[in-house]
Amino acid sequence: MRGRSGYGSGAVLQAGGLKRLKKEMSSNAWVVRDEAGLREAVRRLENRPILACDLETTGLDPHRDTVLLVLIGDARLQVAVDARAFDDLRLLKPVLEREGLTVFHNAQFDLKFLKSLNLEVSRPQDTMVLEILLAGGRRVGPRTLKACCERRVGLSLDKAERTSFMNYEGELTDAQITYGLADVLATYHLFLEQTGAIEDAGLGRVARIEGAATDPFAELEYRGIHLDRSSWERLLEEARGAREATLQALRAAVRPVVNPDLFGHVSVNFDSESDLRDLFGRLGYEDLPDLTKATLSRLDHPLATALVEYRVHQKVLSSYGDEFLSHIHPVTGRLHPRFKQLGAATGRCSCEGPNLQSIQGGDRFRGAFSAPNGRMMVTADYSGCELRILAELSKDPAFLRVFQEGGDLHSLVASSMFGKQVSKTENPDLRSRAKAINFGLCYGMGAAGLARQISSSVEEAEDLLDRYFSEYPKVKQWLDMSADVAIGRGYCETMAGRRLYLDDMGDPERRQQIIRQAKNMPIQGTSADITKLAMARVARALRSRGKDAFLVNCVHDELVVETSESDADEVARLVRKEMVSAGEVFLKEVPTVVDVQVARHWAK
DNA sequence: GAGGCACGCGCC
DNA sequence: AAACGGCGCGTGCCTC
Repeated sequence: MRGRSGYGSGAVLQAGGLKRLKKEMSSNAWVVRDEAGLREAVRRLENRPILACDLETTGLDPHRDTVLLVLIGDARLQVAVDARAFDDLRLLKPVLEREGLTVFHNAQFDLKFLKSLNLEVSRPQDTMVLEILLAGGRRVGPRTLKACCERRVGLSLDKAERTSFMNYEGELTDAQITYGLADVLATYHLFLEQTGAIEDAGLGRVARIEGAATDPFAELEYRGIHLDRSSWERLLEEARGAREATLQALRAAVRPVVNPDLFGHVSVNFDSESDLRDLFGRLGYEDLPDLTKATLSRLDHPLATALVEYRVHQKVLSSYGDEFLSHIHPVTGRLHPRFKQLGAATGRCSCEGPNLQSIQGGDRFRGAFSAPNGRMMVTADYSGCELRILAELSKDPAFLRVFQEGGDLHSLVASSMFGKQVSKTENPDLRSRAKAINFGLCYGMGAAGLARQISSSVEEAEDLLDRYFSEYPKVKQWLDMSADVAIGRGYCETMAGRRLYLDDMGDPERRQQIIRQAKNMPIQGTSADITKLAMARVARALRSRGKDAFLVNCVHDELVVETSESDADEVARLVRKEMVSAGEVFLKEVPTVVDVQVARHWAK
């Protein structure tokens, strides 16, 4: 084979690194620059059970930057494919689509670039994700490949060469290839170390779920979502007008206590907490606990009223203004936020740049996320997901019955608590109280929190909780047991076995916080287990049926899929079916209900 | 000028 | 008497 190389200089593998790696690399590294070489490499790699893979690219953007090197191998053989020497890399398909695992560090990055080359990976695994799973919320240090290898393999990597790839156009140097191959070997050995630890911690099941969800997350980022810029800008214009009007009201409200400047203007920064505290002080409100909407609403003063309204518009303008629109990609014309697969310690993903998980509800803003011409959006969400999980976990017979009966959950709970007919129209106050408890319980709420939430006295709130728990005693038992067990063993876990290790107890306040986390995490985290499994199943189903459809957003218990118009109804059925099946993997005694909408826009 | 904090608030 | 879980992001304000 051509391109045999002897990279044994040790420039990359520092003292203290594994001599084994150095030896492996010096004798088994191959550079592939032509079709014959690639065919031979593929022949030798396509049956390997575990391969590590790493890409070197000219930058971070798969829609603008290019792949320089595809490096792939295991302890016995490593191949460096000079990507620019090939018109396309379809010859690699048998390797990437083989039965075995293909391991990356930060797989989303590499998978996106592989997508830009029309390559898919059948069974990716991600050592960065596994490292976060193993950490289970503990602060064990950075998750870079270098840091993970130092912690787990006792191997030290020199990352100095990394920046050389940025905007690189010349012939690849030996140093660059050696660097890439060292990363592949490091990833491979890191994965082997992690595998044992994953089994020891009972994390195998959740690791498989995460592995299956990795490509859907990469797809989500790569495809992006379309935003109708002109209708978005209309919303901003409305907000600008409304903010100006409320500013007039604000200035009028403070005029009695503020000296206008030389030009008769009132110069107060209504975004400044200290300015506002000063103003409220002059108006006789000295010791406000905070300046939140809830506190201001109780004041019944023109300044407070106007401030609450001002903030509504200011929030829109600051959240969705120029910075937001600057994220529209110049090449694709779409938003490509980053989805951090394990962004939250509970197992949820998070989203940034911009955050598509905090777009205001309702059609006003979400309606601007439209499908391009000839396409449709399917919006699907799990109905009452966390409460169903609480029912399943607690096995409370009455609570289970509420879900098995179907109908409006909060009304049913309110009816059984208060012994009265309750619906969205009959006794709606009782319904909203039941609703506050339902949600609050998932957060480990106590009587004080409930009292605050529904603006009642603490006694009243205690009474409500007593009623609730006498109706659903095993719910309380489970919540208390969950906290006790978690504190006893130092971690809590989801139904899939995902773990969150709890800090050592500090002061009583901190202890209470940990107890609330221990009650909440199994619920929130199991919801994440379900949604990630659903993402994997939905993506697989869409692909296997050859649908021109893909995920464009994930909002914790909600998936949004863009599809060709002609397939919309079939895709909607498919999305529902796969989401329900994912839910039923965990929810055995409670039905899984998924609401699906088909529209031109992101719905709800 | 960058970085970190507190605050407030959008979502689930 | 009693401060409900998980995020990202904009603003002001402080420090270096």
